[in-house]
Amino acid sequence: MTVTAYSFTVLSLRIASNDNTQIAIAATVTRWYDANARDLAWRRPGASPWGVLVSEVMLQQTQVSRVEPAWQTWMERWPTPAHLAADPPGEAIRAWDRLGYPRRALRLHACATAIVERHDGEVPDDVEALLALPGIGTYTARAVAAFAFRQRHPVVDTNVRRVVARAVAGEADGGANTTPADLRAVEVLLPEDEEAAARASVAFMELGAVVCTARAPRCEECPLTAVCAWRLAGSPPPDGPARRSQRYHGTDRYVRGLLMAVLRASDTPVPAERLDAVWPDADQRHRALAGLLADGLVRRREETYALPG
DNA sequence: GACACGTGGAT
DNA sequence: TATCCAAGTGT
Repeated sequence: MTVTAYSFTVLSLRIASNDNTQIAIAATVTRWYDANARDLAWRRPGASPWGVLVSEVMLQQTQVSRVEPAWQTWMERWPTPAHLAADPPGEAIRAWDRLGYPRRALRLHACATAIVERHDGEVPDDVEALLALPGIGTYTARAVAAFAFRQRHPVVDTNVRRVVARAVAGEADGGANTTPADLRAVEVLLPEDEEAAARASVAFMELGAVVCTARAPRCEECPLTAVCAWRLAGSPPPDGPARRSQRYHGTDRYVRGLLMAVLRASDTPVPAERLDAVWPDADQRHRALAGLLADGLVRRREETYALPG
């Protein structure tokens, strides 16, 4: 049998996880979380697995402050997957309002439908089944399994990548996407006990969200300040290439947003001319509309357009 | 693996 | 005002 570099890495991580400092990290952050956690509706004891799932989808690339009211409204209207599945997908898109990335709303509706069809209306409690649902990827599947069902899984989002990159690896930032190595690196930090691991997972995320932030970390408030490898190395700046800055104004995404806003606001199909009025560049407008049609976010009927019924 | 995909809070 | 970037997923 060949001993690969990968198995060396895993072995050294296993050894590292037995190190006192490594073990102390989860306990320390969890203790900090117990004293400092924000009171978010989807974290309360009464929150259902469906509520947790909805919150995780809404939180994808979207700030907590914008999600809170949207989640409340959504859960009152569609308290279970069956409630959502019973309404047309266009209603989910309309209710999504300005949360952004409306494909998430369409997929959440498809997700509810799949839960009703494949799981008797109950959110599944295993990562494999969750991963098979529309709009549920590496992060969200594990987040739901951990936070709704109190299981032990590495829950790795941008916050956790950053916290671990800094505290453990001594780097300024985590990668742009979660890799299998990231999952492994976080997994070895988790306590063996399932409930304790689930609590450590929220705690890591919370620390990254409110203290170990991307722009101006509040290291004075950080429970890991004494052991943080990045801090101990003098907080070196990021070394890799700077990520490309994303423009929005005037992009296809922007035009898609303009078109969707018109369609959301209308209870009746919208004539093509009304859409023509939102943006002067006809080429770009057509490209945006074609994309929306291809994505299933918009339906055409003759010369009118509407959200999918 | 890079890229597309919305919208707005924070600085 | 401009720029960063926010609990990612799917292609």
